[in-house]
Amino acid sequence: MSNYRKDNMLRMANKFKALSNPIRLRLFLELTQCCKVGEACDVQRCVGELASIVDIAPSTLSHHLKALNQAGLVNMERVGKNRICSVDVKVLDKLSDYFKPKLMKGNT
Amino acid sequence: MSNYRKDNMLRMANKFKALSNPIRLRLFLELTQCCKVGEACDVQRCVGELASIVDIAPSTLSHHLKALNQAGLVNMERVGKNRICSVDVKVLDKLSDYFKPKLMKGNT
DNA sequence: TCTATAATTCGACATGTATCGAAATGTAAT
DNA sequence: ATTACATTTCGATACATGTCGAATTATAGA
Repeated sequence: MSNYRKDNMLRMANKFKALSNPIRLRLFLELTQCCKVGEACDVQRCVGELASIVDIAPSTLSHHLKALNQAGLVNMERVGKNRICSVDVKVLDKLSDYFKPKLMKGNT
Repeated sequence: MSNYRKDNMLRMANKFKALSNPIRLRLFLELTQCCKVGEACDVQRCVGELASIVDIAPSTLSHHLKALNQAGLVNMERVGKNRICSVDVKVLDKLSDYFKPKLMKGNT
């Protein structure tokens, strides 16, 4: 297994780790299940809005969002007093494509 | 969030947890990156064969395969002295589809 | 500048996970 | 039945994760 593929595998394992916690997955879905046909996702939620959909302490929420951010799944940007979270459509594409059958070298 | 969707979310979180460990992800990929164009995956590897691609104790490997199996990602079947592992193509489809943009109720 | 609001970091604790070697189980061949 | 082989279960240990409340940082408004 090449170093490139191994590195990519480790990055993907990290993304799956971020999505393996029910609360983090719930947050991620909140930020993605939003699209209209033919349009890109553009859901934006500040941390406080996300807090209202999961029943945990603010500090715990903060940890989870940081984990999602560090895994490269969720973007965060300060706007005034708030921090706005969003998910890039490319992230969804990359995850989806990862599970499409891969071709072995030499196959037609 | 409906109970059905919540249950499904928890099942998916479990699958991602199984894939979040580099060794388990490596094993899963070994069982899936096999397809030829237009054909279903039909890779089968016994535990001993899988052992040769990851550098861990047999007992640890056994734990990891059990985790993949219990998450519904890998099938295991005894054949003689061996246990044969394989991945159903439907599993890949389900994972892939999970990240395709979802439509909100009422969207066209 | 002081206060209120939004969110994060810190410190502590309980629980969960990965790992190993040793012992046990299941199967096939002698 | 005994032995060899393939794999799993058990028991122990080290490390990672999820959680909270308290303290801290950052920003906006009075």
